[in-house]
Amino acid sequence: MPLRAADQIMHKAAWLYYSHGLRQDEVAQKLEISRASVAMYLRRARETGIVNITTSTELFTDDVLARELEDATGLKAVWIVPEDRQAMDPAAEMPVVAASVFLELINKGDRVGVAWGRTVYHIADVMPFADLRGVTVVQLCGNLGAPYSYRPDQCTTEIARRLNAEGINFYAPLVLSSERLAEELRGEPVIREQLDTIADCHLALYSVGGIEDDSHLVKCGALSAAEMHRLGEEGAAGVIAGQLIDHDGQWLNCAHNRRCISADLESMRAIRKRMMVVQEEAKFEPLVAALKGGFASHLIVTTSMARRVLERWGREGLGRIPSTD
Amino acid sequence: MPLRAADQIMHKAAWLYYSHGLRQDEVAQKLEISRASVAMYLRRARETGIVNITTSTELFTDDVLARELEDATGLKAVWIVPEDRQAMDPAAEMPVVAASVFLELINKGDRVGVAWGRTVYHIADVMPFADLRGVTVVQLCGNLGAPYSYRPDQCTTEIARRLNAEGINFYAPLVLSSERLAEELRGEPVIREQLDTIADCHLALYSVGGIEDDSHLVKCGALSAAEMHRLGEEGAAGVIAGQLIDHDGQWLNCAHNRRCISADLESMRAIRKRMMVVQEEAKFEPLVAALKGGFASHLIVTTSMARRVLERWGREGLGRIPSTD
DNA sequence: GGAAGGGTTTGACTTTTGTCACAGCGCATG
DNA sequence: CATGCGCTGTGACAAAAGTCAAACCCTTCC
Repeated sequence: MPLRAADQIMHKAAWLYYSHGLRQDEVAQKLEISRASVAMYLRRARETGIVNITTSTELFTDDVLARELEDATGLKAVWIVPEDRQAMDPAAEMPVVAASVFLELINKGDRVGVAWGRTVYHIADVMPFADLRGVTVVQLCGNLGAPYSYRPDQCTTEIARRLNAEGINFYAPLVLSSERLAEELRGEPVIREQLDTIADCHLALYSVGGIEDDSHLVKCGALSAAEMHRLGEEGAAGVIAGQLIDHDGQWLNCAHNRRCISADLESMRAIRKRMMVVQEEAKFEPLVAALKGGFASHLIVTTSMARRVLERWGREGLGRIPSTD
Repeated sequence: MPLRAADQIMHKAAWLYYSHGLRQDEVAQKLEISRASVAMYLRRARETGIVNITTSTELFTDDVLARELEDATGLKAVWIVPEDRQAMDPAAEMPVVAASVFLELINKGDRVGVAWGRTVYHIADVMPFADLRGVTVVQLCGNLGAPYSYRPDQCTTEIARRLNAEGINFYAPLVLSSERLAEELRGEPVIREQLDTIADCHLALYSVGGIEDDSHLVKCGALSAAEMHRLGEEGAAGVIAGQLIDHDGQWLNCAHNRRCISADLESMRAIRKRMMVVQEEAKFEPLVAALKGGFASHLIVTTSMARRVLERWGREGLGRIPSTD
């Protein structure tokens, strides 16, 4: 579809300003509009992704700790978000770093999977605008109404919107009340199809969930605190795309998992770039489980978390994690 | 290699300013330096490619003429540089468009070939700075000392420098005085090797040369005006990477070509994205020859040139050009 | 040891940009 | 055909960014 007249002017203004380096008043003169309008168009061009400003994330990979962690675990790349007071607050910094890394890892025409959770939503929230037509953003797990606004489909949609990419949502609930129904629904062509395309993703963005009483699954009502507690005793260590994994990162054969409609964990592992972002210190054990399970190839963590993982790897003599490459 | 202290500060400043949207004085305060220093670091960050600002080239593809030309010729994409007085001077605009398109077409890890000529040099001259480590820029043709400063190796080097990419130069002259010597030199392992990698390029950037008396090859002294004139009578229609092609875009079996050390034309055609940029109106016939020869998959031309090509294609009932895809 | 030379850093000043309240204009709607 | 609504455009002012000469390091070299 051809450009609308106003979009045409916006493109021209952006082009003259950013590519030719004219001043706003020169642009205004050339386009015969006021300088204020030029400023307005330029803002809009930035917010539409017509103009793209990206910053290298090298600052966060440039760290001996990152190198050590990569060497010890076999992760492809590690970004370390520092916690000293010279830096930004890590809670605010982590999503920004993650969003930048995400953009760095996307290639033209890629299919990317986006999972769910507070972390992912925060990343969506600071995702820069870009013009990535040709990219497809797919939702990795079923939907779950949340009391606050972090529904899986919202994460996908928001990211797709900002990237100007196509968003493909998953129109099924995350958990059903019976295994039979879940099984049947999984077999439905429209759902089946989407589940099947997940392994074709070039990049996945997710976090790992904890299994405490205040974990996301509990808060959203998918599981009661008591159930979660019991699952912990049965060996659950963390949550990946709504499903419980054990301490070795394997799918846990439990009622909840069997009733769950979400990316099958084998498909997730098959994705070449698995970008895992972990914010809270409390997610240490879940993270270790996820790493053992091979759910990450690219990792973004705080300094202290990186230290703890490195220490654990050394202490337990854990080797390099399985890689799909 | 870890970052130098000053680079670290530059990265931090760029990060806070561009990724977090702090003001320069806030950045200055955070980093405990003066605002003037922040401004200085930011400029440097832009000039180093740590910060990347790109503008969509959609403005130039959004044109019915571009669509028609793509459909008629089978070119993958066409960018049209307008000539109305509302726009910039096409002579200044074309290289800027070309540079942007070039950046748009490069992917991480690509090997890109760069040919030679005034046009290419102008493109290098306005190429934005970027941080494309992992990209390799290779020179597509042998060297030729020019009275002015457009030597093939300089084009390659300058582009590589701006992109922070690796530049691979070609240490051989473009034309030798005897066929025997050219043949022997082509057989030298170091040259052979470079010639062999050309077909592995993912992207090539070039223009097509004319065969008039004031053509580049003549001006640089590779051929005399008289020789060029004679070659024209023998069927030469244009110049690709220093070599003459006939009206169908085929390699011309002439003494000059046999004495030439440059990318073999089959290799050039094997490159998936062949980006051709043509500025001068006088290059119409050479362009048609180059198109027939399949030397372009992506084309950047002025409005009037696009019209002429389209008209010719229609008049002669020429089909879609051969494509390597 | 001291001078020269490279790069940083800064304060003070100028230029450029962002913003906002309000004016205009087209278009659908009652 | 008036009314109102959403969008685009503007002038004037405030805020932010760019610039430059001069000061200030270090390091090197005589």
